[in-house]
Amino acid sequence: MSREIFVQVAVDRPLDRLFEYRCPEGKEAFEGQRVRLTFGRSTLIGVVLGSGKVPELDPARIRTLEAILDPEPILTPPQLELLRFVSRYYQHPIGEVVLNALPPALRKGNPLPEPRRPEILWQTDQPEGTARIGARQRAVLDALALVAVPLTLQALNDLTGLGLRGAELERLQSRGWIRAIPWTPVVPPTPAGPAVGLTPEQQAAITQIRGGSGQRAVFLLDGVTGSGKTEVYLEAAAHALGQNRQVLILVPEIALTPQLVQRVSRRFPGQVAALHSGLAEGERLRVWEQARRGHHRLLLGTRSAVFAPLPQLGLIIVDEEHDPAYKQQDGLRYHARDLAILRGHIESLPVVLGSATPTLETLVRARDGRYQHLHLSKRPDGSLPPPVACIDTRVHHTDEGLTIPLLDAMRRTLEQGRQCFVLLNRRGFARALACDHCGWVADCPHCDARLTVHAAAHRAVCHLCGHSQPLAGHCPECAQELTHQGIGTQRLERALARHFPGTPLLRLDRDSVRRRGELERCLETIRSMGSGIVVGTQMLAKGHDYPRVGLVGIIDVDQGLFSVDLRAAEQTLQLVLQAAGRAGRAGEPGEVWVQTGHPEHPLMRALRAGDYPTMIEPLLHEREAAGMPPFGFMALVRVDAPTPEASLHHAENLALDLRRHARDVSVLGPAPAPRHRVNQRYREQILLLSPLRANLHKALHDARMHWEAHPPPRNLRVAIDVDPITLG
DNA sequence: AGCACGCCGACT
DNA sequence: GTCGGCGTGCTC
Repeated sequence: MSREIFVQVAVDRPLDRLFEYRCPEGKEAFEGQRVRLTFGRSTLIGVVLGSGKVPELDPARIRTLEAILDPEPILTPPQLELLRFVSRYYQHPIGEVVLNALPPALRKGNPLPEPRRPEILWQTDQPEGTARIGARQRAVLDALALVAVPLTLQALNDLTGLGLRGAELERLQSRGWIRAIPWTPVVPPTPAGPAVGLTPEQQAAITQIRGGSGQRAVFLLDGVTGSGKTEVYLEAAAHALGQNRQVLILVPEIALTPQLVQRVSRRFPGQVAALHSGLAEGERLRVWEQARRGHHRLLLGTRSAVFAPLPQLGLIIVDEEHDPAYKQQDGLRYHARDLAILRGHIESLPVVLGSATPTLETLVRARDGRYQHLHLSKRPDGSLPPPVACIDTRVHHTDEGLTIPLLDAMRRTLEQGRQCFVLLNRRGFARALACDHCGWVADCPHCDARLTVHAAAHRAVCHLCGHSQPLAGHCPECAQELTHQGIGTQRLERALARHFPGTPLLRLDRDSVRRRGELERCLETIRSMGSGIVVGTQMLAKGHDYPRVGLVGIIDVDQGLFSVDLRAAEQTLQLVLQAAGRAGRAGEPGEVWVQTGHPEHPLMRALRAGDYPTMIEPLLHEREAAGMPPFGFMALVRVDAPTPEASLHHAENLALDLRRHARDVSVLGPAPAPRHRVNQRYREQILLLSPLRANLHKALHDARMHWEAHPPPRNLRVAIDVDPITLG
């Protein structure tokens, strides 16, 4: 009988350990391969994370794997190292972490797709007799002649944006104007970058980043909107690609950055793929697999792409580093920017963090010299980001959220044929449905939240749990007529339509672009519509270059000024500055107006005063005094239960545990979570702070072990959020 | 988590 | 008499 081989397997269950299995006779499974196995009474997909000659368990109790699914490991050793770290650091079961890093199709056990069939490459000589061909065909020939190397259909489409089909190229071929040549495994050459037009600062940044290739280095690329961060990304990427390395670019949301995708594809035709959750399952699998096989050289993706398999990775870029979308807000609460940095460290490669408004964490590390700080202080066109002006809403009466000075400024901007962006961070029609007579307010039956009025749908909606009910006209208590209080984007849209009849008006928020593809279409409309008004939530502050914005108005920042949340102030500054970055172009300065009832608030003074580093100085002092990040480490433990009593009781026990295990860790709470009741469940939370990451980590780990050894009732949930981004 | 076992209430 | 409620125990 041949020798038995045992392996340790991770499965997609909230059990933070590995399970031992016997390999099928005559076969061997290796680390990073998927396997199919019976687990309890069900059949699951697992990933091999270890192999031992001698089983730890009584061999009689060890089951045999049903099948080994992959012919080779699909996760590389550095990827596995990253995933093991994630499991420990974020206190999350290893199996869930590892399976989470795979595309859904592979998680379900689908086979790896076959290697791509050899593609045809197209090339042109100097064809004769093409003087009278159509513009479309001309564009194809010009593109091929310009590049002077064979291109795939996809590369040609990246380059021309024509959306060509194979048949069209075959027609050109039959006329003898282009030639088809079989696929050769040659990495397409990277076209030379723009030799001119880069500012000295851009040149310096590119040189620095290139100099870091093959080393552990983190760069903060700190530049105002329009200062040309993208060119720096592209040239840094070109260098890595030229060294035959792969490049990973992370973006907060792919749908909001269609222009970045387009520019990257044009610069590196045929080498770029996008990876994000909006892709169909099969497509996502193919992109993942082609990246793993080294076929895709540059991968552009959202948060989860930080786990993508890139065997020859040479550079990671994190665009808009400050964006909270990089932090997963449920389940495995990882921060993709932090993991990008860790991955760069593990694989010894440079990581570039780009932002006009970096987080305090990143800025402090840059100041400490842990990151190299690259500044882009000037826009290539010489324009300056517009200053921020306040409109005091105590002086100027607001009607449906709008003041006369803002309306006047908008009118002037529209007369110049430019666009106005009006930002308001509240979806829906009105903040609340209330009775002026008796004070009754429509509350969510499941949450501690007011219902938001959605006039178009004739419903009152809870933005926490999604509960929705028909819009009542009269107060259930006193039968008086109800009024809509506070402003939402829908109400603002209606008010603006009244003030500016006949002016093109568009709304952009989660309600208006719910379906797939609608956001892209909406962004395209904005860019092509000429003069007009766009009303929206912060989504509007994020999308990239809009060419004609002359004015940005922010209707109400006051929630951000008085929020207890630790990052509220920082995020308010970021929002206003990002929004301000949309306004103005060379020779046509823009305007930014912020309506506030508190123009003397320190944050509002800071906004008017000057540059971002100056603005955040007081915030840094506050954080330092409180021992909060980036000067201390933080974790949040949240307990939720069906009754407030159970929630509090178990949270108190947990806090006792944590205090018992904590050394140099302050354990605050439990306290009711800011939204105590959500979805008919009651939430308590405990905040942990420590100047030493290791101490915080140990307290969490020990308490979790204790907790798992003495499990609470099943209807109770405990979630750990390491490095939380909000306390809510 | 997911699934089975197990022990108590209202149904043909 | 049994169908089914969810408490608790386990998964190599």
